[in-house]
Amino acid sequence: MSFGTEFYARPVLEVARDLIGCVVEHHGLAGTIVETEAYHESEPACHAFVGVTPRTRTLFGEPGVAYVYRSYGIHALLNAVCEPAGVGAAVLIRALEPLVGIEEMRERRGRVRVQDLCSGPGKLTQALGVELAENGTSLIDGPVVIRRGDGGQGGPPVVEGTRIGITKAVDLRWRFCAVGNSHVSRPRP
DNA sequence: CATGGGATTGACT
DNA sequence: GTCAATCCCATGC
Repeated sequence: MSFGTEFYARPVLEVARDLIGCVVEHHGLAGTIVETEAYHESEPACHAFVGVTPRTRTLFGEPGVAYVYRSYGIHALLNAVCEPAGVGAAVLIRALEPLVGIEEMRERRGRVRVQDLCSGPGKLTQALGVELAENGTSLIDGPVVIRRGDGGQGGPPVVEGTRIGITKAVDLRWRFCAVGNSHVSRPRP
């Protein structure tokens, strides 16, 4: 069962931490979230910092929606829109531990180790086949769905660190990783 | 309308 | 360690 909008309509840091251990599904493929980052309109690394534009419209919209955008002209990056509508905030899904459909992921990603299939935000969208056209779609009804993990209450132990690949607000420790998981992207915290 | 900069990755030195 | 690929879109004239 997927989460309701109330799960996403909370402070983005809480959602980012709680998403570790949850499962992303897309077209029958699935993986467990092992790494996330939080972004909020109050800090300049967030796309929403500049206010509402055609690009950031999704970020300011309903929580529980996918924000998918193109990075460096090449990769699609998957985010979960958070906080109440009107607040620009989202959780970037940075890495998954593959669960279902590993062979199909390998067909898209090439002959790499399982640890490298989804160990980065651009890698996991390629492995799952998530595209730009899915920007603005529901994470509750699909095609991309996030649901509770099978690991029981509370999820796995989480370690926090600084966000990766940004040039502004670099000191905020808004990156969350599953402790000791080999599917987390480099550098490991 | 022209320009410049990325929430990255993989190949190469 | 360095570096190019590649394109959307925010910004400024």
